[in-house]
Amino acid sequence: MFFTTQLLEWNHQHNSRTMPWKGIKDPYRIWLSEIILQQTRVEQGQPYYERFITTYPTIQDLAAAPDEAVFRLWQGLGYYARCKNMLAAARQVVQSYQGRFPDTYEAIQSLKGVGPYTAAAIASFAFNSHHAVLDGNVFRVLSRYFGIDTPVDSTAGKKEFAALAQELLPAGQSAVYNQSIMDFGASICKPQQPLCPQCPLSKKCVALRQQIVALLPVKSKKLVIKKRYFYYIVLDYKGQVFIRKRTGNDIWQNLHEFILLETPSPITVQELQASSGFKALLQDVFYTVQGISPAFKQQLTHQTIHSQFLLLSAAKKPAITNYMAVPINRLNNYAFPKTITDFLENKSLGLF
DNA sequence: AACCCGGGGGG
DNA sequence: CCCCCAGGGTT
Repeated sequence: MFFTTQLLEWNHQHNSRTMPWKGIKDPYRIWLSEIILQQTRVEQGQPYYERFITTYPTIQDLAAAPDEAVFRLWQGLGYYARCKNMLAAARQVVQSYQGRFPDTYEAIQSLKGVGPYTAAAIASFAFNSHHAVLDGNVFRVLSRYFGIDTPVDSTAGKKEFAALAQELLPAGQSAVYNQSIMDFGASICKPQQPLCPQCPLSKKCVALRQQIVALLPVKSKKLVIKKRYFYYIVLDYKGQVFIRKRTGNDIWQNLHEFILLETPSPITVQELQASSGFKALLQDVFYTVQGISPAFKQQLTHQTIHSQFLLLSAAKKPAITNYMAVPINRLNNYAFPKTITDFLENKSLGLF
């Protein structure tokens, strides 16, 4: 088939994308790289990958690690459910598979945090198993080359593209082919300004012939961005501050935070102190205001979060439930969201 | 099927 | 400001 042969030929001639996990056969390293790279750019994920491999050279090392140490190593990478699931999967492999990474697509996908894409990637890269990968690159390349306008974020689209991708997969070459199509999508058939003039597939590309390259792939869902206002109370008592671990499935699950009050709209510090939530939390606390931080703004994919930190010093030991008192110089043992990390590292505020 | 989850980079 | 990124889990 023209598409497949041209793609493999392009890979043979031009591909020079080098990554530490490329071409290796160790399923642990492949799995780790794939988890880190979910919805994450290669340049952003690579340093994390290297730190994880250095810190946890084997899956046994990772499975035996304390949760908090792993979350701390993951800090800043985002999508923290990945970290939780990664730990669960490592322990799954050690306990249910005697530490030997499963070698079939079905068993691999049964691991926590491993879906269709990641299972196909591991199965093909590590075991040359006949499963086509379907990621953002593949959606883009196939939708353009074959001129398919089915929305890629629909169930019908996923089925259609998955079947096509599998059909194109050459026998016995799944590892190199899967690697090729993703590299090709990342370097030639890019989301913006694709390099059509030098594309080895341009001769038969439907989207190029119809001049709809920039319109593909089609996505149907529209993004709604919420605004949220966080007020963090940094309550200090004799060099210790109160933090807790976020639970549930909301943003920043399993990361830590200071005492938090959230409001639907921005308010002043005076209004905050007068609010019922503030009084309920700090009603029995005798404190003095030590400082007020500037407003921090963080733009996330689906929400904009404005945060402000209010530094309080307690005169007597506060009775705050659900939070733990941690010495300030021990805060670096805990994983925090980017906003709090930025706050803690901003020495110019003179807060600590 | 709809919705949720971070952070960074580029135009 | 927008979009995209080697997606997956929950409801």
